[in-house]
Amino acid sequence: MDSDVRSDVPLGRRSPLANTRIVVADRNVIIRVGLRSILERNTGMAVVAEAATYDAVLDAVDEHGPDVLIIDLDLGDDTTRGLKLCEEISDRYPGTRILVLANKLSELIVVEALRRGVTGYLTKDDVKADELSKGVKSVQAGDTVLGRGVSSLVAKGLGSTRHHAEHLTDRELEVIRGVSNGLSNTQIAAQIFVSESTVKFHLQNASKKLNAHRRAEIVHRAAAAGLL
Amino acid sequence: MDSDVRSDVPLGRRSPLANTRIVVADRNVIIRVGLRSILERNTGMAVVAEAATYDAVLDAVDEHGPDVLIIDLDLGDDTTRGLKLCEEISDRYPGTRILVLANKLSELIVVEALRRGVTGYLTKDDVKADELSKGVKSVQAGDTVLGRGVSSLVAKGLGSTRHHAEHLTDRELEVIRGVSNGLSNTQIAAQIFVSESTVKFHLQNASKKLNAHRRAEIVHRAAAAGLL
DNA sequence: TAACCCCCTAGCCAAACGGCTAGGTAGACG
DNA sequence: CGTCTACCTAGCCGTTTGGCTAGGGGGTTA
Repeated sequence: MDSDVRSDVPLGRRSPLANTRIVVADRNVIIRVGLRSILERNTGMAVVAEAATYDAVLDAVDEHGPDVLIIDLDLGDDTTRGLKLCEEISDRYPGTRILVLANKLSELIVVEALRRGVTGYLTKDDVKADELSKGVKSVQAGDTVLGRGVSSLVAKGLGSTRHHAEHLTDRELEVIRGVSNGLSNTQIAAQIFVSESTVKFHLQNASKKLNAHRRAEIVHRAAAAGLL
Repeated sequence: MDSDVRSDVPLGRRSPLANTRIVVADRNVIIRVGLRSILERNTGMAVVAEAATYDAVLDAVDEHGPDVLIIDLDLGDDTTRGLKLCEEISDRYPGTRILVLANKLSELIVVEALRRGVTGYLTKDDVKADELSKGVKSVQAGDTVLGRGVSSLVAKGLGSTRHHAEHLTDRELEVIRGVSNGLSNTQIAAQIFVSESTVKFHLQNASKKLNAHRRAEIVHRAAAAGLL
């Protein structure tokens, strides 16, 4: 991890002239540099700051008040934190549009993100260089941008589950982590100091939320959603 | 997917003068651009071609005979293919050193890769910009470069399992995929036209190889290794 | 206050799993 | 030729699941 990263960005480079001022948040240097490189081919766009941690994102947005924040929600061990961050930013800085750039497509995350004020969701592997720039512009204009496959997924996600999407509770996640480590219900129960019944209860709930019927499937879906 | 990508690389740019001629292979444009940008800060290094598919890698190496190939083994649905590719390249082009740049750390993959002539293994998220350039130089010099955490893992992997590391067979993977989709043994058996006993047999073997004791754990480990 | 949600617990029963032993075939490699 | 590996099948038995119904307590919000 490269601590906080903002040292990469000389303050003199804040480009108040640019039409589109961007903050890039990703734990990965290569991605950050790549994004900067691609976006700045485009005149009028400037990456005014980079961030590699949740805290750094807040600082950067606070300091630069960018037009667009491009962020990978997964900046630490806890993807949930990325979601909270989006909510906070879209509340406190309504002028900053948020474009999520994810590693993988996860129904859970997409739906949750959109609910928290995110206006775009692209997948790193699926995006072409020009689509990226176009996407940023659209997002800045207030349009919702959804990458290949994302849109259908959202439709499905919002349609299938009435009202609010499935959000796994802390306890449920805790249990699922136990399961993914090959523990039996009894062992998980001992680990988190509850009865076996409770463990089964949480698993049943998680099953319904993830639309799974077996613990192995739960693990698969949770892993695919980046929840482990 | 941006088809084949080599269009990004004007042929005039083949830099026969560079000390280090590099081919970059990654399905992700942003990563490719980022790598190019980081590496070419360094005088003497030139990215002579980019590739986004397994076939394109072969073509590029064949055409440019680079000093170093930087590759993410996961260019398609099948990581195993990346491993085969490494073997082929290190056999046919001994002058080209291979540096693997992986998304995640997987004991299985690391060990297999080293066995197939790879001389470096770094993790995208853990690498700093300068480490990358240094790594490339070391690899070119013939040194083995292992990123944070990789080395200990390799020691463990090579030490713990006598001789050859655990390689899941095709059948085993097939069964595991069924498991990860929440199928019962009976269902998997029906799907691949074998008896339930056989499914159990494959799972038992996979368990031993992955050092897991429950199907949920198998799924977790396989997912973490990028095998799903 | 009622309506929710999250958390916790209990018991039941059929089905599925894990771990084992003990076989068999076909192809590859030396 | 024997040896290896991947693959396939059978049966046994105790344990663990999945799915269900039916409760209670504490917190938040309308």
